[in-house]
Amino acid sequence: MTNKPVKKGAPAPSLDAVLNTIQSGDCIEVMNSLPENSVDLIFADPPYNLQLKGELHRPDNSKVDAVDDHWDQFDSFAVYDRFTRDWLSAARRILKPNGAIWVIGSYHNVFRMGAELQNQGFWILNDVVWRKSNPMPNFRGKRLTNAHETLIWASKSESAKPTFNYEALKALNEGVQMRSDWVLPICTGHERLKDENGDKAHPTQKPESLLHRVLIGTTNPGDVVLDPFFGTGTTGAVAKMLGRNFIGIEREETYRKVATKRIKNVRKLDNEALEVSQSKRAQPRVPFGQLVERGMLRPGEELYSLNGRHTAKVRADGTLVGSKDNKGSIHQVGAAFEGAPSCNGWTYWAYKSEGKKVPIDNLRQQIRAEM
Amino acid sequence: MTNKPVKKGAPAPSLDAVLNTIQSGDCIEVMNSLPENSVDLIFADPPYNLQLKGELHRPDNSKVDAVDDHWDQFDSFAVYDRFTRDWLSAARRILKPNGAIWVIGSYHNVFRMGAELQNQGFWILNDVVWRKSNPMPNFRGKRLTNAHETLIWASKSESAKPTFNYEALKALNEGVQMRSDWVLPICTGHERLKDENGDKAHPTQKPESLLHRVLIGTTNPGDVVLDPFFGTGTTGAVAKMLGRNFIGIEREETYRKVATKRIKNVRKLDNEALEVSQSKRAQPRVPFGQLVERGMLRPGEELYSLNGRHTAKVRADGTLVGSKDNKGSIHQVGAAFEGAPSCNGWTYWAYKSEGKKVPIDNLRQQIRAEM
DNA sequence: GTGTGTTTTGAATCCAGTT
DNA sequence: AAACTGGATTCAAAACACA
Repeated sequence: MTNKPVKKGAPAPSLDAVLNTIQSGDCIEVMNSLPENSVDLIFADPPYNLQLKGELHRPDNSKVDAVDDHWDQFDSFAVYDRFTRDWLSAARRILKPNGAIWVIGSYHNVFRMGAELQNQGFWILNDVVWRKSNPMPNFRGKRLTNAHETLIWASKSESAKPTFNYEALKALNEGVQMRSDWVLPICTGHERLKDENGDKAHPTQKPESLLHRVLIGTTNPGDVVLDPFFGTGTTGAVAKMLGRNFIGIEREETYRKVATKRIKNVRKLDNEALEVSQSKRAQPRVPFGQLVERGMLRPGEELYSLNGRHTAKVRADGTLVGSKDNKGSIHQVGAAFEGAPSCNGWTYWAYKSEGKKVPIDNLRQQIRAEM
Repeated sequence: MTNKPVKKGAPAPSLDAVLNTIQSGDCIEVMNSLPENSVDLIFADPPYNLQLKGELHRPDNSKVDAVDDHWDQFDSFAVYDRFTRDWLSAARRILKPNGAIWVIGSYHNVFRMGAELQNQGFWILNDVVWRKSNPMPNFRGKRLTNAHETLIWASKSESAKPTFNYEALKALNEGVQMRSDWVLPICTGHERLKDENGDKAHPTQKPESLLHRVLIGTTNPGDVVLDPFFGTGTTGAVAKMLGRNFIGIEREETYRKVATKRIKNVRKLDNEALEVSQSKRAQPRVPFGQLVERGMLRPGEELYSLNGRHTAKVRADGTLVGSKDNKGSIHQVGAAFEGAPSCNGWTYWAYKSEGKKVPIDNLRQQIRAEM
C-alpha cells in the first residue's frame, strides 16, 4: 500500500488490506489513507519530548542510558503541539463513533495531549496512573522518584458508548472494582527485546501487562486496534494473543523488523488461558511518617519504649529525637538506646492514650486495614 | 484592605499586613495587590466544576452570569483557560524567583493547568499522584474507580533553585526516597468540617496529610505560603501547625468563617518537633587540607582506596600523588584511578590506624563535631 | 541443581559554589 | 559569564557469578 494521503473523492482502501500488518511511514499519512470510522481502539505512545541536558550518572558513577533518540527531539512546545494536533485529528477521523483512544505520557507531554484531546472533542473517561513497582530512582536527590506515567482513556464524543468490560476488570482485580491506578512493573528481563549487540532494541518498550489490561478492559475479541507509534509492537503482540486485530504504524525499519519477528512468535491464547498473572499482594509497607502526616501521632508527642526504659519525641518528618539527643528513624533510635545493631521500632515503641501505653504497631494495623 | 488592582507606580503594600490572614475577594485582584517576588510557595486547588458563574468571563470578555447560561464545550474550555491563565500569571508575579507552586486537579482540569504552567514558563519538577486509599466507587460501573488526583509541582523557571527537603521526605518514607505517588486517605471523620446542619462545610476539603507532605517537603519554617483558593483553610491550618506563614484568599464568606475558626484552634508545634532531617549538603565544607594542617594526617602518609585496589601519598598542601604518579585532590586522584568522571574522595580513601583501614571521612566528622 | 552474593539497569526535563 | 572543582547521590528486580 502507499502512504499518500487519500485524494478527495477517492475511495478509501478497505481496512482488511492492512489488518494485522505493520505499515511503514509517517503515522499521519498512513492514518489519512485509511477509511474513516473504521477502527475500534487506538493506543498511542507518542514521543514524550523529554528535554535532557547533560549526562546523568548513578552514585556508583555508571552512566544512565538516556532517551536521546532523534525521534524525541522537538524545537519548542509550539512544534510539539502542532505534531500532537495533527496526529490526534488523523486518529479521530478513523475512529468509529463508539471507538475510544488511549494515550500514554509523562509530565513532559501528557498535559498538552490531554488538553488537545479535549479541544478536539474527545471525551475523557478516566485518566489512569501506571504506578511502576520498580522505577528508576532520582539519583541526585533533587526531585521525587518519577515513579509513574499517565494514561488517558477517552471516547470520540461525550455521547459515545465505548466498550468497557467492567466485570472482566473487576475479576482481574480480585473481585473489586478496578481503580484508576495500576501497579505494574516496568518491562525488563526476557520480555525486554534486545538487538544483535545485546542492547535494548527500543528505549521505551512498554510492558505487555499494561496493554493486556487496556485491551481486556476496553476492547472485545475481533476488534481492530491501531497503534500509530508501534515501536517494537507490544500492542500488536498483546492484541494477537488476546484475539484482537491490530494495525501498526512505524517509521523506523529496525523497530518494524523486531516487531514483525516478535509478533510472529505470539500464539493466540485459547479462551481458557485468558487467566491473568496477578501481581502478588505483599503486605504493604507503611512508613512511620504516615502516622504523623495523618495526625495519628503529633509532632512533639512522646513515645515510650515498651520495656519502660526510654522515651523519645516525634518530629514532623517522622523521625525521633531520643532523650540522649539521638536522632533517626524509630528503628535507629531504638537500636541506639539498646546498644543493639538493629531494632524493630514498630514493636519497640508505644504512645500513651488515656494514660495507657499502646504499641504504635496498632496504628500501622489501622492503616493497613484501610488499604 | 481593598481588592483593587495596584495602580502603576503605587507602592505595593507590604506583605506583613496580610500575613496569616484570610483575604476576601477575587484571588486575582488580591494577588495583584501584593508585592511581586514576595511569596515562597503557592498551593492552589482551583475550582473545576465549570459552573464558576461570576468568576468567569467569556473569551469576548462578556460575563457568564447564570447557572443555566448555556455555552458549548469549546466555549467553556476557552473560558476556563482564560481563568487559568489569569490566576496563574497573577500567582507568577508574586512568587519569589526561587519560589515554587503546587496545583491540584483531576482530569477535568489538570491537563489545561499543566499546559498553561508550561506556557507561562513555569518548570515542572514532578507531577504527583495522590492515590486515595478510600475513594468513592464508580456506582454505575461505566468507568474505572476515580481513585486519584494529580498535583503538579513547578518552579518559577528552569534555572530556579526551589526548596526541596530531600532527607525529610525520605525520613517520612521510612528511609527510602519519596516517590511521585502518594497513598493517603481522603478527608473524613473528625477532620472533615461540618456546617451547622451537619453537612460537609466544603465539597472538596483536602486532607491535612497531603498539605503536611507538601509543606515539609518544599518549604522551610518561616516561609510564606499563599493559597488563592483557600476554602476551609487546610493550607493555613497545616502551615500554622508547621510554623510557616500563610496567606489565604477566599471569596465565599461562609468558607472564610469556617477557616478562621479552624485555624484559631491550631497550635504551632514547638521548634524541636519542627526540625527535620538535614541533607549532608547543608553541613559546612571541610577542605581535605585541614586534616593535614591539623596533623590528623601527615604529609607522606599512605592512603588506601576502600576497594583495596589503589594507594596514594598525602602531600603537604593537601593534594595526593597516586601510585601512577597522578596528582591532584582526593577526588581527582580517585576519579583518575577509577576512570570515572567524578569521585567522592571522602568516601573513597582510608588511612591505616593500628593496621586497620579507617575512612578519612571519620576525620572530617571529627572536625565537624568541633565546629 | 541450589543457594548466595554481586552486578546491571530502567522515558530523567537530577549540583552548587568559587574563581 | 564561563569554567572549574568539590563532592553528594539510588531502588527494585533480574541477570550473572560462583561456591
